[in-house]
Amino acid sequence: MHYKAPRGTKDILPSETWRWQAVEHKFREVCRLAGFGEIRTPTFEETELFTRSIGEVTDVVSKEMYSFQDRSGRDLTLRPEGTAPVVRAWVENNIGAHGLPSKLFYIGSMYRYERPQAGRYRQFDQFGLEAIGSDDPTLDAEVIALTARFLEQTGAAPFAIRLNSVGTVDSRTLYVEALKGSVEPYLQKLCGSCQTRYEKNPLRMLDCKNPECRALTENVPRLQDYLDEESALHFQRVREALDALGLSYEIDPRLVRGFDYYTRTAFEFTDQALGAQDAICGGGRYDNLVEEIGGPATPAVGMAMGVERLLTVLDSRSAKIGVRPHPVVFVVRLGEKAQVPGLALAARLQELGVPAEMDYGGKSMKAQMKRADKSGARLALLLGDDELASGQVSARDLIAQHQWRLPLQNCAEMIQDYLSTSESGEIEAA
RNA sequence: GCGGGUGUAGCUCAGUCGGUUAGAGCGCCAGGUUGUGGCCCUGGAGGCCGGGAGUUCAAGUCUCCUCACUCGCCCCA
Repeated sequence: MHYKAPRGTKDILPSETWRWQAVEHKFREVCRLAGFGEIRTPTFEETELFTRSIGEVTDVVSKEMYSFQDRSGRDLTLRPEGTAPVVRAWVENNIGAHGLPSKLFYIGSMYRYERPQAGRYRQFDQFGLEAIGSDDPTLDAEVIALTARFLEQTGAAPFAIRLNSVGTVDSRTLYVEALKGSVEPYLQKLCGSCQTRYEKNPLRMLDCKNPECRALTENVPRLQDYLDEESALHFQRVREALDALGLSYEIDPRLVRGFDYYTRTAFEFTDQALGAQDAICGGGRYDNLVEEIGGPATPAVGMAMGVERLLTVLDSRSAKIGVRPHPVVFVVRLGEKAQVPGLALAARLQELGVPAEMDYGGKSMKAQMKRADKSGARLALLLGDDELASGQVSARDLIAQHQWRLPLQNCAEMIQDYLSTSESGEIEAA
């Protein structure tokens, strides 16, 4: 075998695409009910859109982007995340003119050059929500509640919601100074990555999993104490809204998000089934991003969910979502003369909306019946010399195990009738 | 980018101290009555033993390199 799917990518085969379709369908439905409209943006964007919005020093920008020049020398990048492109499209198309906030959702593949691992791929898929144009805390709560509802309806529950506020840029700057000052005396005792974080991204020291670092940072100043009054009040309002909705969550003062553009509300939905990559989705507010990208100062809040991770969780729950496609009727053709009439019969059934299949290559009846059985079809329609001579078709209910004859003439219509009037439950009982 | 583990049939895996034609279960195909599925029985197809180099009379087996997968670190969905 010479060619393989590139590292970190994979084929999604018919045996599982139906599950993808099912969760996509459910996500669209939940979004529709809440007034979110689908937006589809290009797979690649100008590189600068991402370097500016996500932050130059973040891992994603500094070492994970699929960047290239096109034949005209334009610097382009396969999108590593969905928010910046949506905001760009929002500004470019003046979507806000239709009234604020603009409530948008997207479904699409993202690309990051990372070491593949459980729940982490170089091409992966996200469902995302973006609500642009309001800083109303109930909007934050709605985004979180919508996400929770979607996860519940797909069967992903139970999951944990972690919540925090990272404040405004100003309050965060103050806090980072205080944090660094507090940590400085025992900087040498921290793990190697925390020493790097101290320089590059001090907030992430709070999120370190190393127990020793945890202990050392135990009594460090709390971000919440440095929140400006407005952010603190906003955070409280978000919590009150979530409480009123009956959503349980856990305040995690150490929760920090990886992209620079986040402000105030930050949240994550996690599940233990995912191992090290335990976040199903993450999100929060990004009140400065629209302006940074060149639009008017506009607050916004959003969420992004990893579809592969969601499916992993659903697997671990044995969640029942969607139905694996299978024929309802299987046409068994016996002999040369039955080939075309059998094809026509299957075609007629398909036209009527009845999933119908056949076997090919003139196999034995036994082989065809086996295939019919395995296909999950409920009915087998037998068409051979006898039937052609008498103008009749033999129908066999593979579940109820009874067989009868019906005229070939309007066979498809009668079968459709039979299927709609007899519930499968009754058949199984009979 | 850094560490550990694993690569044998479509799938899940055996394969002894290095030794002759590389195995099982499931799946697939065909048969066991001539036109009737599930259970059972018989037979068959299907392997560059991930790839490359080396050691050896001899490598699926030992060594090195490489690629992929996998678990973790970093980070993130």
